[in-house]
Amino acid sequence: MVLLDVLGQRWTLRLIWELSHERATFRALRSRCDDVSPTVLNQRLKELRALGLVDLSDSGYELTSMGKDLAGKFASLDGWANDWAELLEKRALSED
Amino acid sequence: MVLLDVLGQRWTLRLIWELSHERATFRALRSRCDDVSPTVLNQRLKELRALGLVDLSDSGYELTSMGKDLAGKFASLDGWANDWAELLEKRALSED
DNA sequence: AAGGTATGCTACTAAATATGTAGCGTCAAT
DNA sequence: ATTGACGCTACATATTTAGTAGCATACCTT
Repeated sequence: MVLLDVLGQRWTLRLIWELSHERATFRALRSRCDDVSPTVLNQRLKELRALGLVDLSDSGYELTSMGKDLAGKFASLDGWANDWAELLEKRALSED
Repeated sequence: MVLLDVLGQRWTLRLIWELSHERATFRALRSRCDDVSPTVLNQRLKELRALGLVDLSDSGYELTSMGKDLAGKFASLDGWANDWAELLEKRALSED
Protein backbone atom coordinates (compact mmCIF):
# COMPACT_ATOMS: atom_id res chain seq x y z
CA MET A 1 0.00 0.00 0.00
CA VAL A 2 2.03 2.91 -1.33
CA LEU A 3 -0.41 5.47 -0.05
CA LEU A 4 0.27 4.50 3.54
CA ASP A 5 3.99 4.98 3.13
CA VAL A 6 3.38 8.45 1.78
CA LEU A 7 0.85 9.44 4.38
CA GLY A 8 2.85 7.86 7.15
CA GLN A 9 5.46 10.55 7.06
CA ARG A 10 5.66 13.41 9.42
CA TRP A 11 3.46 16.33 8.38
CA THR A 12 1.95 14.77 5.28
CA LEU A 13 -1.33 13.90 6.91
CA ARG A 14 -1.41 17.19 8.70
CA LEU A 15 -0.81 19.11 5.51
CA ILE A 16 -3.71 17.45 3.76
CA TRP A 17 -5.82 18.12 6.78
CA GLU A 18 -4.95 21.80 6.83
CA LEU A 19 -5.39 22.23 3.10
CA SER A 20 -8.75 20.53 3.22
CA HIS A 21 -10.01 23.41 5.32
CA GLU A 22 -8.78 26.12 3.00
CA ARG A 23 -5.97 26.72 0.60
CA ALA A 24 -2.93 28.54 1.89
CA THR A 25 0.31 30.06 0.82
CA PHE A 26 3.58 28.38 1.62
CA ARG A 27 4.16 30.69 4.55
CA ALA A 28 0.62 30.50 5.85
CA LEU A 29 0.80 26.75 5.71
CA ARG A 30 4.02 26.87 7.67
CA SER A 31 2.58 28.90 10.49
CA ARG A 32 -0.50 26.71 10.63
CA CYS A 33 1.69 23.65 11.01
CA ASP A 34 3.52 24.80 14.12
CA ASP A 35 6.12 26.55 11.99
CA VAL A 36 7.41 23.40 10.43
CA SER A 37 10.77 24.00 8.79
CA PRO A 38 10.53 25.16 5.20
CA THR A 39 12.86 22.37 4.20
CA VAL A 40 10.45 19.65 5.15
CA LEU A 41 7.42 21.59 4.07
CA ASN A 42 8.79 21.95 0.61
CA GLN A 43 9.80 18.29 0.48
CA ARG A 44 6.31 17.17 1.42
CA LEU A 45 4.61 19.61 -0.94
CA LYS A 46 6.80 18.39 -3.77
CA GLU A 47 5.83 14.80 -3.06
CA LEU A 48 2.16 15.65 -2.78
CA ARG A 49 2.31 17.54 -6.03
CA ALA A 50 4.05 14.66 -7.75
CA LEU A 51 1.29 12.42 -6.49
CA GLY A 52 -1.34 14.70 -7.90
CA LEU A 53 -2.90 15.41 -4.54
CA VAL A 54 -1.85 19.01 -4.20
CA ASP A 55 -1.51 21.83 -6.66
CA LEU A 56 0.15 25.23 -6.56
CA SER A 57 -2.02 27.99 -8.00
CA ASP A 58 -1.74 31.75 -8.03
CA SER A 59 -3.60 31.96 -4.76
CA GLY A 60 -1.48 29.40 -2.96
CA TYR A 61 -1.40 25.69 -2.38
CA GLU A 62 -4.62 23.74 -2.63
CA LEU A 63 -5.85 20.20 -2.89
CA THR A 64 -6.59 18.79 -6.32
CA SER A 65 -9.87 17.03 -6.85
CA MET A 66 -8.12 13.79 -5.97
CA GLY A 67 -6.67 15.41 -2.91
CA LYS A 68 -10.07 16.61 -1.82
CA ASP A 69 -11.43 13.18 -2.41
CA LEU A 70 -8.80 11.72 -0.12
CA ALA A 71 -9.33 14.40 2.50
CA GLY A 72 -13.00 13.50 2.49
CA LYS A 73 -12.07 10.00 3.57
CA PHE A 74 -10.44 11.48 6.61
CA ALA A 75 -13.25 13.86 7.40
CA SER A 76 -15.19 11.13 9.15
CA LEU A 77 -12.13 10.68 11.30
CA ASP A 78 -12.66 13.99 12.99
CA GLY A 79 -15.79 13.02 14.89
CA TRP A 80 -14.34 9.67 15.72
CA ALA A 81 -11.16 11.25 17.07
CA ASN A 82 -13.14 13.47 19.42
CA ASP A 83 -15.10 10.58 20.91
CA TRP A 84 -11.91 8.65 21.20
CA ALA A 85 -10.09 11.51 22.94
CA GLU A 86 -12.93 11.72 25.46
CA LEU A 87 -12.74 8.03 26.16
CA LEU A 88 -9.01 8.24 26.65
CA GLU A 89 -9.34 11.05 29.13
CA LYS A 90 -11.96 9.27 31.16
CA ARG A 91 -9.81 6.21 31.23
CA ALA A 92 -6.80 8.24 32.35
CA LEU A 93 -8.79 9.80 35.19
CA SER A 94 -10.12 6.51 36.45
CA GLU A 95 -6.66 5.03 36.57
CA ASP A 96 -5.68 6.87 39.74
CA MET B 1 -6.09 17.03 15.99
CA VAL B 2 -3.96 14.83 18.20
CA LEU B 3 -4.76 11.73 16.24
CA LEU B 4 -3.07 13.10 13.15
CA ASP B 5 0.14 13.75 15.03
CA VAL B 6 0.15 10.18 16.26
CA LEU B 7 -0.68 8.64 12.92
CA GLY B 8 1.67 10.95 11.11
CA GLN B 9 4.70 9.16 12.37
CA ARG B 10 6.70 6.67 10.47
CA TRP B 11 5.26 3.16 10.73
CA THR B 12 2.26 3.96 12.88
CA LEU B 13 -0.23 3.92 10.04
CA ARG B 14 1.41 0.90 8.56
CA LEU B 15 1.28 -0.98 11.84
CA ILE B 16 -2.43 -0.40 12.22
CA TRP B 17 -2.90 -1.48 8.64
CA GLU B 18 -0.99 -4.71 9.16
CA LEU B 19 -2.68 -5.51 12.43
CA SER B 20 -6.08 -4.89 10.91
CA HIS B 21 -5.48 -7.87 8.66
CA GLU B 22 -4.49 -10.22 11.40
CA ARG B 23 -2.79 -10.12 14.73
CA ALA B 24 0.90 -10.85 14.83
CA THR B 25 3.77 -11.40 17.18
CA PHE B 26 6.41 -8.76 17.63
CA ARG B 27 8.75 -10.58 15.31
CA ALA B 28 6.14 -11.34 12.70
CA LEU B 29 5.09 -7.73 12.69
CA ARG B 30 8.67 -6.75 12.17
CA SER B 31 9.16 -8.90 9.11
CA ARG B 32 5.87 -7.73 7.66
CA CYS B 33 6.98 -4.14 8.01
CA ASP B 34 10.13 -4.45 5.94
CA ASP B 35 12.09 -5.51 9.02
CA VAL B 36 11.65 -2.26 10.80
CA SER B 37 14.10 -1.96 13.66
CA PRO B 38 12.86 -3.39 16.94
CA THR B 39 13.63 -0.10 18.62
CA VAL B 40 11.08 1.87 16.66
CA LEU B 41 8.62 -0.97 16.52
CA ASN B 42 8.56 -1.15 20.26
CA GLN B 43 8.28 2.61 20.59
CA ARG B 44 5.28 2.71 18.30
CA LEU B 45 3.61 -0.27 19.91
CA LYS B 46 4.05 1.34 23.29
CA GLU B 47 2.37 4.51 22.06
CA LEU B 48 -0.44 2.63 20.43
CA ARG B 49 -1.01 0.64 23.57
CA ALA B 50 -1.03 3.79 25.66
CA LEU B 51 -3.63 5.18 23.30
CA GLY B 52 -5.77 2.11 23.68
CA LEU B 53 -5.59 1.20 20.04
CA VAL B 54 -3.43 -1.90 20.33
CA ASP B 55 -3.21 -4.64 22.88
CA LEU B 56 -0.72 -7.37 23.60
CA SER B 57 -2.31 -10.74 24.23
CA ASP B 58 -0.96 -14.23 24.57
CA SER B 59 -1.21 -14.77 20.87
CA GLY B 60 0.54 -11.57 19.92
CA TYR B 61 -0.29 -7.98 19.20
CA GLU B 62 -3.78 -7.11 18.08
CA LEU B 63 -6.06 -4.14 17.64
CA THR B 64 -8.44 -3.25 20.45
CA SER B 65 -12.05 -2.61 19.54
CA MET B 66 -11.18 1.05 19.22
CA GLY B 67 -8.22 0.18 17.06
CA LYS B 68 -10.40 -1.94 14.82
CA ASP B 69 -12.87 0.88 14.61
CA LEU B 70 -10.15 3.21 13.46
CA ALA B 71 -8.75 0.70 11.01
CA GLY B 72 -12.22 0.41 9.56
CA LYS B 73 -12.08 4.07 8.69
CA PHE B 74 -9.05 3.36 6.62
CA ALA B 75 -10.45 0.29 4.96
CA SER B 76 -12.34 2.37 2.47
CA LEU B 77 -9.01 3.89 1.60
CA ASP B 78 -7.84 0.66 0.04
CA GLY B 79 -10.11 0.73 -2.96
CA TRP B 80 -9.56 4.39 -3.40
CA ALA B 81 -5.79 3.97 -3.32
CA ASN B 82 -5.93 1.40 -6.09
CA ASP B 83 -7.93 3.62 -8.41
CA TRP B 84 -5.66 6.46 -7.57
CA ALA B 85 -2.52 4.44 -8.29
CA GLU B 86 -3.95 3.53 -11.69
CA LEU B 87 -4.66 7.13 -12.49
CA LEU B 88 -1.17 8.12 -11.48
CA GLU B 89 0.37 5.50 -13.72
CA LYS B 90 -1.69 6.53 -16.71
CA ARG B 91 -0.72 10.10 -16.14
CA ALA B 92 2.94 9.18 -15.88
CA LEU B 93 2.78 7.29 -19.16
CA SER B 94 1.07 10.11 -21.02
CA GLU B 95 3.65 12.60 -19.88
CA ASP B 96 6.29 11.41 -22.34
C1' DA C 1 12.92 54.58 -10.26
C1' DA C 2 13.44 53.26 -5.33
C1' DG C 3 11.75 51.22 -1.40
C1' DG C 4 8.69 48.06 1.05
C1' DT C 5 6.54 43.70 1.33
C1' DA C 6 4.97 39.29 0.00
C1' DT C 7 5.75 35.15 -2.59
C1' DG C 8 8.11 30.23 -3.10
C1' DC C 9 12.09 28.18 -2.01
C1' DT C 10 17.27 26.86 -0.88
C1' DA C 11 21.72 26.40 2.10
C1' DC C 12 23.70 25.04 5.97
C1' DT C 13 24.47 23.48 10.81
C1' DA C 14 22.56 21.37 14.93
C1' DA C 15 19.34 18.36 17.03
C1' DA C 16 16.26 14.55 16.94
C1' DT C 17 14.93 10.11 15.12
C1' DA C 18 15.46 5.73 12.78
C1' DT C 19 18.43 1.95 11.38
C1' DG C 20 21.14 -2.12 12.08
C1' DT C 21 23.11 -5.60 14.77
C1' DA C 22 23.89 -8.14 18.77
C1' DG C 23 22.08 -10.11 22.54
C1' DC C 24 19.46 -10.50 27.19
C1' DG C 25 15.84 -12.80 30.07
C1' DT C 26 11.91 -15.85 29.90
C1' DC C 27 9.32 -19.68 28.71
C1' DA C 28 7.88 -24.23 26.32
C1' DA C 29 9.00 -28.11 23.93
C1' DT C 30 12.42 -31.73 22.75
C1' DA D 1 20.16 -29.14 29.04
C1' DT D 2 19.64 -27.58 24.62
C1' DT D 3 16.97 -25.53 21.16
C1' DG D 4 13.90 -22.29 19.60
C1' DA D 5 10.59 -18.61 19.89
C1' DC D 6 8.96 -14.87 22.46
C1' DG D 7 9.16 -9.56 23.76
C1' DC D 8 12.36 -6.36 24.21
C1' DT D 9 16.86 -3.47 25.14
C1' DA D 10 21.68 -1.39 24.17
C1' DC D 11 24.42 1.12 21.53
C1' DA D 12 26.89 2.91 17.53
C1' DT D 13 25.81 4.59 12.85
C1' DA D 14 23.07 6.70 9.40
C1' DT D 15 19.25 9.35 8.05
C1' DT D 16 15.80 12.79 8.73
C1' DT D 17 14.03 16.92 10.71
C1' DA D 18 14.47 21.39 12.85
C1' DG D 19 15.93 26.02 12.89
C1' DT D 20 17.67 30.13 11.01
C1' DA D 21 19.18 33.09 7.48
C1' DG D 22 18.63 34.59 3.17
C1' DC D 23 18.06 34.48 -2.16
C1' DA D 24 15.35 35.54 -6.38
C1' DT D 25 11.14 37.19 -8.06
C1' DA D 26 7.00 39.83 -8.37
C1' DC D 27 3.75 43.35 -7.10
C1' DC D 28 2.46 47.73 -5.01
C1' DT D 29 3.31 52.39 -3.32
C1' DT D 30 5.56 56.56 -3.17
